[in-house]
This record gives sequence, structure tokens and C-alpha cells, in this order.
Amino acid sequence: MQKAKIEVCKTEIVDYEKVERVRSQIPGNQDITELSETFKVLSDPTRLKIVLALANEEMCVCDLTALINVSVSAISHQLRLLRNMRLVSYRKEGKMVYYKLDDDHVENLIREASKHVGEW
Amino acid sequence: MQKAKIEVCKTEIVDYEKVERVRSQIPGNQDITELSETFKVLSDPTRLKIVLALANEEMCVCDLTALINVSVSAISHQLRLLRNMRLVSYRKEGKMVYYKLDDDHVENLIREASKHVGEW
DNA sequence: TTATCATTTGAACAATTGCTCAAATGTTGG
DNA sequence: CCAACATTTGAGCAATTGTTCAAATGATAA
Repeated sequence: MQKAKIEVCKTEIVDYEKVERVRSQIPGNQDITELSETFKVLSDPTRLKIVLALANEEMCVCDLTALINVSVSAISHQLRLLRNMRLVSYRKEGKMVYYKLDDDHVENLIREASKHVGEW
Repeated sequence: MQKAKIEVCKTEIVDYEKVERVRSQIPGNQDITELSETFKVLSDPTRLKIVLALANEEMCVCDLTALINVSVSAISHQLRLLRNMRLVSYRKEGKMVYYKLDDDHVENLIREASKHVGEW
């Protein structure tokens, strides 16, 4: 087993072949970034609650606020983020705006994660 | 269709029954928190790279540093976090410490997320 | 029109996060 | 023991984040 020694900062690579082998098996930086951003959307409790709620039924901002324990403004800010990421779509009815989940993958993703947490 | 009006902050619930129906179908606050924390671990590119790398092979801190583009210290800090969350386990060999992924669920979770991103 | 209500927006703020640097551990070999 | 090296740790810092507050939209109804 060859153990090459190459300078990296102050430290050195121990097993050069292994590093290259692993490098070839993981996604590139661009994909890693997108992947991590997908996880980041669901990493905030408020956003996760919104997504879980809208996975069940479409709801107006007002009712979402009643369901989740933060201000109308906070909900609206998060909805904008979810809108920008194309995770939710909306429909206007008079003064009110009804949001719904517009992404199949996310539901499966959450289902998979809850297996990990072991609940549901 | 009954539309109850109940004060919430400055706003009011539009459809009380819907709110309660949805409330009963989403996880409780404790579970939501754990769920979001699971997503948070994978929401940082550096941590995600570490997890993806260790999903392939066990690696020492030094080689992880060579693979990922940050300092040894940064890697070590993140490894501690992953250790605390019991996502990785380690084995000491002389001066070196070899880490490996110690969680089956996470791999499936990442696989599911990459479907969403549409790569791999 | 004006008043009212649902929602959105921007600014400001505190809290959190991930990094670097420097120093501390802990292990090996001379 | 001492020197070298892999790793860990704590402090400090800049950047990001989620929230609230106040003000702005946009729609309805009187």
C-alpha cells in the first residue's frame, strides 16, 4: 500500500490514492452546494412547519400564522423564500393569498428524514 | 363551511377547523425540532462533503483536509459536531484518527435529496 | 372616495454559524 | 526526556440568519 506524502497547508496527505478515489466518487462542488441548499430550506423549524402544513392542505398566510407560533411578517418572509425556491405556489382570492406545496420530492425527503429521527 | 374568527396577534383565524385539522396531522414541536436538526447537519457544504466522503471509505483527518478545501482545524471542528450527533465513529491508530460514517439513514437521506436536485 | 383588512416589504437587531489563529493534547521515535 | 507530528480545543471575528417593527401594497366594501 503506497503512502504518498504531499504538503497540504502544514499537514500532508497520508494516502494519496484513497483521496483521489473518494474525490472521484463524491459530487462536484456545484452539486454539493445545491444539495446543501436543499437541506438548508428544511433546516429551520418555522420553514419546516410551513412545508409540512402545506403538504396537507393549501392555507392562507393568516391561518398559517395561527398554526405556527410566529408573527404574520415572519411567515410571509419565509413564504417568500419558499416561493423563490419554487417549493410553494400561491393563488390569490380577494385580500387573501393561499399557498400550497408545489414539490413532490420534498415530501419524500421529509419522510426519509423522519425515518432517521424515528417518529411519525 | 364554517369560518370562525379568532384573534391571533393582530390577525384572525379564517378557517379554525382547517387549522386544527392540519395541526393534528403534522408532528409536534419536539419532533419538528429534531427533524430540522437532522436537515441542518447536512445543510453546510463542508459537513456534507465530509459525510459523503466517509460514506465511501474511512479517512483520517489529514486526508479529509486534503480532499476538502478548508483548514485542518475547520475539519476537526465539524467532525466534533458529527461525532456529537453520532453520525460518525472513529478509531485511533497511533497519532492518527480514522473516521467513518456510522449511520445508514443519512445515506438514504442524501440519495433522496439528490433526486430533488436531479444529479448524480 | 375612505376605512379596513390581508399580505408584503425593508430596516434594524440579536443570535448563530463556520472559519482562522494560536495554543493545548496525546502519541511516536530518537 | 525531547522533538515532531496528528489532532483537538477555545477565543475571536465576519458573515449569515430569523425575527420584529413600522410602513407600504393591494383589495374589498361602505
